[in-house]
Amino acid sequence: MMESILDSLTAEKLYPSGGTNLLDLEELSDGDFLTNVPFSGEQMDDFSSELFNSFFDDHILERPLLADRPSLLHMDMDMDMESSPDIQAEHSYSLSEDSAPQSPALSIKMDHESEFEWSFSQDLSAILVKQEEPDVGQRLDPQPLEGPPLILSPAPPHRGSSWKHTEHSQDDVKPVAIKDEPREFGQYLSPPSDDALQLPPTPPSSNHGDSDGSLPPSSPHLALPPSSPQPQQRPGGRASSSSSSSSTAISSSPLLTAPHKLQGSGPLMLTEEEKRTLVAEGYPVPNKLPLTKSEEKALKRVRRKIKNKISAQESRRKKKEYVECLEKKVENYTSENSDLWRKVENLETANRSLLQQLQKLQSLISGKVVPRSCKMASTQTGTCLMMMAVCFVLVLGSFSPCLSPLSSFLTHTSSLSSSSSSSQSPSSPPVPSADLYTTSQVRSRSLLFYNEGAPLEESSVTSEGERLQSEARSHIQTSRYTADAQSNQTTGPNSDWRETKPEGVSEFF
DNA sequence: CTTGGCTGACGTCAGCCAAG
DNA sequence: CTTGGCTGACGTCAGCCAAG
Repeated sequence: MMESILDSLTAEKLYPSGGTNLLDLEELSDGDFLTNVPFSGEQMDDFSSELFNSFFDDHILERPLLADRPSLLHMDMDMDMESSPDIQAEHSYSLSEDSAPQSPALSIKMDHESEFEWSFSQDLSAILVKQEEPDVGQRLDPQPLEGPPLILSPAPPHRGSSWKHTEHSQDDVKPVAIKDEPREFGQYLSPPSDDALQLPPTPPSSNHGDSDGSLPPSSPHLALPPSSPQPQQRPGGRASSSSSSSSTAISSSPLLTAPHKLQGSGPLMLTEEEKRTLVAEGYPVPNKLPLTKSEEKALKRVRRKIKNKISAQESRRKKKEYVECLEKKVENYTSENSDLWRKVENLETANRSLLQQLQKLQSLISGKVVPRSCKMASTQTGTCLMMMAVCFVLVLGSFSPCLSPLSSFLTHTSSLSSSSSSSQSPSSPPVPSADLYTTSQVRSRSLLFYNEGAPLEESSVTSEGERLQSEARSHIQTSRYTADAQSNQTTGPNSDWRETKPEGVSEFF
């Protein structure tokens, strides 16, 4: 696993594709693939930084970048796009694709502040939550104190189920999870806002100087220990799934009372959760609004606890999403890495075949040199023999006048041949013609051919071979992009070289 | 069947941090 | 300064699963 991850990371570095390019690479032709690499570098930086930022930093800063790279949507980042920026800024696990669970938490905030409308518009999950909220409100019924357990029980079971759903199939299930959770969260917020469960604001109580609300005034016995276990058991609603359904129907009170409803005077309507927690902690449940100091402290403590519970749930959810997102990325990068490796292998194969062809061509070229030399040798010997014969005839002719016409003819022909080969001596006397023949003409012909041919040929072979190799490299580089068409490549370059090589060789002749 | 390990989820606490 | 959100750490519980 680690290796794959590392591979993916390396691949990412090697072929920085950026979120945008990830998918594009797949579509790119091989040529495009490599050519795009340089460009992707910048994107890569942005992307990587963005990635990390998205995970750990405020998203607000990242948004512009995201906007620039729409393709990121295809990636996990799409979540980020969807998720509300502001909220995410607060969360360390901003990745959260959908803020389904977030939405609930947000909804809580919404009660107190109208700021939160922002992100929801774009967030489907939020929409879902909103839709569900009405349900919550409907459910909201000021229930008896015993109701609280019911409240909690429903929530916990929902959570459990919802979480699991989200894990298995995020996209499809998330809504479900949202639905369940919204109930809980919606309870916190929606009710307070809509339902006037709470009474008018109450001034802070001044009676009790309870130093620490930590100690339950009324029933210290319950104290903290009991509180903690009980909550768990409620959440244990997990266990009490049965109760959850019934309880949900029965109890639908919000988890937290609106702050403003805790002020002023009059009857105090606490949420079932608050009441239940107060009882669990051993605190008395206040009914009237002017709260005593101890009551206020206890209520504060309880409320803080409840909020913390919600926050913890949210935090866990985000963390889970974050991890899932990372896993997704790892998976994507792994697949991308494998694809890249496949391409590399193809390119290497193509390169190998091209080199082989180059070697073949080189061998062919060097092979040509040998036959020529042989030819030249044979022609040279023939020429020599002919020269000897001519000399012999000339010598004989000088001694026998009857043969003079023949000798003159021979000299004439020789002069003609010499003149044809070398225009320098168009009119050369018969005798000197022999010198010409022996020295300049014949030798020049053969030697010229040989010297220019063989030596130059060899040198040309080496230099040309190097040149061709370099050309081949460049050619490979330029053509490597079409790795898939390696077969075509292998044949293509071949023909090219065959065409070019003769030209190069002909230059020397 | 029981038992024990593992895992996921939860609630709580404490601490950090930013906003007011 | 206080307040409240967020999160890591801790302990707990429930469910699953393999081993006996």
